Amino acid sequence: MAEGLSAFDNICNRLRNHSYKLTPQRQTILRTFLQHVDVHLSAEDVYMLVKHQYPEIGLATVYRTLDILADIGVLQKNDFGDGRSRYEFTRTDEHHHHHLICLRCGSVSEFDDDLLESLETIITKKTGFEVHDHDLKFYGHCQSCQKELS
Amino acid sequence: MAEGLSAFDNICNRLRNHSYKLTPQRQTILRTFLQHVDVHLSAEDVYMLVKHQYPEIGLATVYRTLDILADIGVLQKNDFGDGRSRYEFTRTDEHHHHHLICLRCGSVSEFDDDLLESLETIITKKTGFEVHDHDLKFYGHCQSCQKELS
DNA sequence: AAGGAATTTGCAAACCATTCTCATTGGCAT
DNA sequence: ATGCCAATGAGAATGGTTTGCAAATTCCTT
Ligand SMILES: [Mn+2]
Ligand SMILES: [Mn+2]
Ligand SMILES: [Zn+2]
Ligand SMILES: [Zn+2]
Repeated sequence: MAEGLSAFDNICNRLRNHSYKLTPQRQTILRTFLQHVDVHLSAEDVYMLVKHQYPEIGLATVYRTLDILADIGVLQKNDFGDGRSRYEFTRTDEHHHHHLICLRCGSVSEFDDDLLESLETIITKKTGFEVHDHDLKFYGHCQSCQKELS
Repeated sequence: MAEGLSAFDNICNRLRNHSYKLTPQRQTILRTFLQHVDVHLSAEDVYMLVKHQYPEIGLATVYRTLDILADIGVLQKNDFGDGRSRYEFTRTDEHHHHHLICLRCGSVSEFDDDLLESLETIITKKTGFEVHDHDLKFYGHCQSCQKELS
């Protein structure tokens, strides 16, 4: 990561390095994510947010851009089981975080933990399956729902 | 689990206890799963299999039955990211198993491990989120794909 | 055994997030 | 500035899943 480069510029370079053109649509979508860390945005969410700054944008372009940004590792694509994919900015620090999904209100919170790196090694040794990545979700009730249910 | 009761009869009782009617369609679907442990069947898979024994069955009925059986805990519904839900018989014996999904050929294998029960407790203590269940998937390359890629 | 209310079924149409088609626009290397 | 080709926007298409509805069936009550 070069000095004096904003996260924005850094990712723009990354796009160029992958020979993707730097269109205003892509820049706007990128800026939107930089303004929304810690949120899990759906394509529709992004579309709405971007439309304020760029009313002519098409939903298909949003989908295409999210795809690209996930492909080059800028975004992480999640499936929380609500029928749509949700994207978040990839954390710069490297260890994984897991998601806690409330079965009642659908809220998603996070939990940091890198315990699973060792489990990956165990699996590869035991089964021969070469693990590249993992995805861990917990389902249950968030604190506020616990209160309302009691 | 009462003596002398087959797994089939046992589940039929479970359906009755939840005041679901015991239709021949549901019985046929259930028998199909009892003949296909260790497989992850999609609704379409089940539809095809059941159609041999029960040609008049409708796809919607399959979906509705899978929903019910998952609801009463007989089946486990999985999402392996291939755009359709996949169901498997809920293991009667022990704990959770995790899925190893090959990014190249899409094959799904399994890994038994109950390490995560303790992690659930840790999460509840640390965050207050009341964990009921979890879902852990590993992505990578299966052994045969590793060979073909080298 | 028969009656009847409530479920369940099969079919087709609807749903809905995502992808695709294609004519037009625009980024960027030269 | 020029030209090639990727990228865009609009709308149509896709495909797994759900839903509306009339007819059939389960199963509880007599
Ligand atoms: Mn997250
Ligand atoms: Mn399994
Ligand atoms: Zn909640
Ligand atoms: Zn494979």
